Amino acid sequence: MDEMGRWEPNARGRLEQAAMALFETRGYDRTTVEEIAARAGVTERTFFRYFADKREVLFGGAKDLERLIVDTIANVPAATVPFDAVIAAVQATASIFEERRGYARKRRGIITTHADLQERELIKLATLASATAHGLRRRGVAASAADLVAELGIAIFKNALERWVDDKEQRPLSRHIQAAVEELKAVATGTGTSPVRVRTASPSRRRSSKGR
Amino acid sequence: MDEMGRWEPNARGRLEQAAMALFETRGYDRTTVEEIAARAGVTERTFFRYFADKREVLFGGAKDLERLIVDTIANVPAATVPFDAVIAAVQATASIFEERRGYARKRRGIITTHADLQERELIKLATLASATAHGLRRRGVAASAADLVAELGIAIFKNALERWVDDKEQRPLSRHIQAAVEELKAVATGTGTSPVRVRTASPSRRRSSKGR
DNA sequence: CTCCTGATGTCAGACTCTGACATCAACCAT
DNA sequence: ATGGTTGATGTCAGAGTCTGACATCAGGAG
Repeated sequence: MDEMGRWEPNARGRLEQAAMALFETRGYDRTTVEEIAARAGVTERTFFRYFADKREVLFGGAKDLERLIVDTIANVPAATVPFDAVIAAVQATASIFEERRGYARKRRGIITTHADLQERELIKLATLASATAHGLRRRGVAASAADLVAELGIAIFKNALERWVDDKEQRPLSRHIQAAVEELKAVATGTGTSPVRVRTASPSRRRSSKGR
Repeated sequence: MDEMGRWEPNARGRLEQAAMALFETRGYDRTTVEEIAARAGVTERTFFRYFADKREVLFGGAKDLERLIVDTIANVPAATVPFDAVIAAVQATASIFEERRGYARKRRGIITTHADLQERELIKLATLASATAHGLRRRGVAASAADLVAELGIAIFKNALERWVDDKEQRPLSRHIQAAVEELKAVATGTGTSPVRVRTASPSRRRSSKGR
């Protein structure tokens, strides 16, 4: 019909699926690129034409995420405070994840068990932070503040995502983001969280200062 | 004599120095492990006995950093708020860097030009965050809050370190940390930084939608 | 029909990293 | 000292990742 090339279409997608499937069963490091390629019906060389390295096959979605974040920041009302702009961007990504909680969990399971993949995940997040900061600067936010707020956004994002995939009640991601934002505000102003203290201060007497 | 083994002592140190020197001149990816090992007077195999992989040779100091942070958090006054405990830990590391600004810059130059190394740097920082959060929890801070505050600490750390190595006036790192802390507080409460706005409010008219 | 293009395949090879086994000086116990 | 043990290193073979160069071949353009 339309896009019938000489080969099966969507080689990239097939590679991604093959990789996920194999990583799940054999584990990441006991899966060779050759195996992934074979399962997708191509050669190893072709794998490396679509993905810069073995890890990248799990991070195809990052591009979309970045676009969404940048767009959101660019279009937030002009009077918005930087922090809120970043939160808006984080919230904007929520729906992308919301739809695929199962996939997100599966993927996260693979990533958390392999340091290599965690590294890649972290740099993807750093890239998002960088794009966020850049977006803020383009709107007149001072460079140092932009960097810092962007980092904050990522911290919230990570934190909320973590809670969300583990949440047995399956509350929506947006709610977890909101919770993280509030906790951060409380914690940064010092108002919110109780003082650091020894857990039980011993069983018997423990009269005076019990906290704050 | 005293510690005369069969070979030159301090192979690890020699490998680290050889690596730094070669990375500086040839660049990280055009330097092979074999070259590093040869310059240090050992074999490639020995390199991999000291370092898990090629990148690790630049991150030997991370262990000390972690110890220092964990100790600081463990010994902070009981009435300290979590956020301040983390800041104290970050400040505690300042002296380590302060003494070797030159080395820090050199090393940072190498790292920032190679994605591989940035990934490793990020995961080291994440490890520090994790250790920090753990220390906080041992003192009775709720898990979610501990994670978030630790993450904040890392954000501040990164931000301050960045400003410090670039600071032409060479003001002390501790001062940059303090500045980052204050900026973060301001930004998180919304009080501090001016609203996001177009840099100059435009030359002429261009009022409503300026394009999605 | 011919040329060009794009997605693949084929091949060779550099480089990273690991497992298995060999060496040999220093140290220790007898 | 004699001999056994230990620990840091060397040697070797090989799997796996990733790259460059070149070959193929269907489909589209002219």
